[in-house]
Amino acid sequence: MGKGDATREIILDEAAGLARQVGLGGLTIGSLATRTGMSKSGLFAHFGSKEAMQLQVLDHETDRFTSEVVRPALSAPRGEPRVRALFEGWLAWDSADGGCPLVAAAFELDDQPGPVRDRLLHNQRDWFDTLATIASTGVAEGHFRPDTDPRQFAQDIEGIMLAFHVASRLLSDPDAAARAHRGLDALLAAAAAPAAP
Amino acid sequence: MGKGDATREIILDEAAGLARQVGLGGLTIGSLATRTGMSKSGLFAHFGSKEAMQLQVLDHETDRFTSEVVRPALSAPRGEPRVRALFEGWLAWDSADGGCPLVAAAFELDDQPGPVRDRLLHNQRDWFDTLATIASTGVAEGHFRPDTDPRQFAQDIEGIMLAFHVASRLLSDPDAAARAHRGLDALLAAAAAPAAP
DNA sequence: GCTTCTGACGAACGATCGTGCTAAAAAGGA
DNA sequence: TCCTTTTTAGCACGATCGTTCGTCAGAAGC
Repeated sequence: MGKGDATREIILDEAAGLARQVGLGGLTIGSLATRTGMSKSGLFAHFGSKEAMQLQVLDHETDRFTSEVVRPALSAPRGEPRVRALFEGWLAWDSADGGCPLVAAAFELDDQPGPVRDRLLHNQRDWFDTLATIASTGVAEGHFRPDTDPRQFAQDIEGIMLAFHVASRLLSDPDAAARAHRGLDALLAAAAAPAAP
Repeated sequence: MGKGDATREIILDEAAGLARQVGLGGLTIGSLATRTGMSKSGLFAHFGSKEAMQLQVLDHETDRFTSEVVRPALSAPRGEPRVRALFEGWLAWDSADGGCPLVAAAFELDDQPGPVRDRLLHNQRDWFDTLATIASTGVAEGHFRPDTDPRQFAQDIEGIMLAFHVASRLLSDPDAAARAHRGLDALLAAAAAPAAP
């Protein structure tokens, strides 16, 4: 990794932190340059355009999300434990400062067509598929009833996560996490295969 | 209502439409002036500052939300029918172009301190209370089990709404609404009071 | 040693940002 | 109708936006 790649990584880290506060659209070359102690033009040269920078920030955060949340969860035992691991990982991830940047981007870009939205859409589809796949793994393991709809499960669990996000981050509700856990328990209980007698 | 108030109403309508696309922070006096066919300074004079304008846009949309979603639902019979009415009303409201602007604002401002966030926080607390109140009304009516936690119910139902928002608006999933309905059914079934024998 | 390439900088560009100030136009009550 | 108040436009301001360009120190290759 050359010097260029190293500083670009630093820039992306800083950019992600800034984007978590002001959104991807609120990212500014000038403020980012000040933050990193670089000149505007020196920083700009790394990307060539603001849009290219936004795309790289998006990819950067998606990679981080994959390695910090998704991959660890996939090393948990298949079925219900894996669902719980993913859920816990996500809660921790969203509780870090600024919250999940991808969630913020999803609500920011839902009505702004363009390459950035396209990229995010692709990532979010992958995420939704991951949720559904983990759910259907639970069925295959015999943890969940055979008629469980994986995509229904995916949308339900995502709802619990999103409600936690707003309850904890905006409303500062100290019970948000407890309720999220209770929501997940209810979801798992409803999907649970009847105990073999 | 004098002429000033009338045009200010027009401006706020237009501003809300724009904010649904680009967010409250993305609102711009210049673009708003172009949209309404006014001069920048003429438009600006109605508000005195950009922040004051954002606050009025927020109030404007909150009022609209109250009269288009909350109030109609409150005229439905108490208990479960009222929950369903509120839910249906919200789904329709969020399916209009741009989606629910308050949801977008909630995710945009969760990390941006200031008067605008404070106002939004206040509104969102009211909304959460409304959800909880309607839930506890269901308990009082005997539709829901006595041990139903109204605030748990509120966070759960909000999760279903938020998951619908992203599934339908970003992912363009045609099954989003159907899953939201199934999610609500499951929630209501879990809370339902056991039928009197 | 000299050359070449890379990474960063400073200055400047036109455009647009939010915000004043002043004057004209419009509205409304007498 | 006249007069006052309200509403709008015009113009200008400093700041900042994204972007381009020429330059230059230092690392790398020969």
